[in-house]
Amino acid sequence: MGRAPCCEKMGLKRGPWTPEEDKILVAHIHSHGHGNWRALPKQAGLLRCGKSCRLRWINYLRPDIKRGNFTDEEEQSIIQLHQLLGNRCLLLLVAFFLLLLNHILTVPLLLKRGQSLPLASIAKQRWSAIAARLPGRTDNEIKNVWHTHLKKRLDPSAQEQHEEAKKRKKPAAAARKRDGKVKMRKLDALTAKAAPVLSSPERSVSSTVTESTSTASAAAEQHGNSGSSASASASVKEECFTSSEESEEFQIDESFWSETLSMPLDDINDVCMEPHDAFGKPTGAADGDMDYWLKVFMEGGGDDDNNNGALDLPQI
DNA sequence: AAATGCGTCAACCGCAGCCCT
DNA sequence: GAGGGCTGCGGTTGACGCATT
Repeated sequence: MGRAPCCEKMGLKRGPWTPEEDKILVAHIHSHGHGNWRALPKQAGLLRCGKSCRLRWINYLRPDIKRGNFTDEEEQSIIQLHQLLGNRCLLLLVAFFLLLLNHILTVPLLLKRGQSLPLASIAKQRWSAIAARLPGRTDNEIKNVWHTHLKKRLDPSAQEQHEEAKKRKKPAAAARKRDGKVKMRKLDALTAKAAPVLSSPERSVSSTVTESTSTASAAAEQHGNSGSSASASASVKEECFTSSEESEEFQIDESFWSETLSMPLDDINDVCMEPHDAFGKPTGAADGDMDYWLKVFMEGGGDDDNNNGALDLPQI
């Protein structure tokens, strides 16, 4: 399949966005929406490619973006979800196994109807799936946090090195690095100048958040402003990720397999015969396959008492 | 004060899937 | 069914800012 280059490099600007460009983009999207990203820069009079505009909007200019440091709850959610979603092979294996078990009778029906198995969508969409569960956070931001903070924290060897490095530095400096003020980077400041365009209250709040260590209450307030996120974070908090041993390796609990294998065929049929789609997914689930499969996976592995090593995941 | 090192994060790139014709 | 275009994703890069030497 031939594919046109992302954009004609000739004459298109790259690199950091200026406040003026931000203003233009925001104004255009507010008035016209973003039906076609590729055509948008032309319509808006921006010398950017559509991809760049989309990225800028999604990761930075969108009014519901929550800026500032991640709360502990958010970090725990990322860790937990990454453990689940990050292990593609395992996820594929489990999904496929469940597929065989629960829906073996309906797969032929599905194929007959011309539908494809949603395994590809299971294997992809990790950061975006995590971002979908953290309101106001973008996949790019989560990805950055993972690579800069959380991965190191979970990796014992890297953690040791990090700790040693921290010891070498002054404690106050080390603390500041991790939890200190939100950096008002140059571009951030520039964009803040363009804030009148971005009239969202959430944005104005987030851009004034300067202290994250004391944001437990602040974060709660912010969560409180958006109902779904409040409940999500609450559930995450309850199932707090506690020890590094638990997080070392994600393993499927034996009982999960035994339970799954011993599932009566009647139950299987119950699932299959529901007026859902061929996978037992509610036909109204318009949020994509990921949520459904995530749910299936979590329900399969996380609801018994002796799930040592198995993940305790927040309910979605 | 200047040089260096390191962490952070916005932005870019290429790929793959989906949709439309 | 094939082909082309668009969108969205994950991985990666490089500029920037701060701390340390």
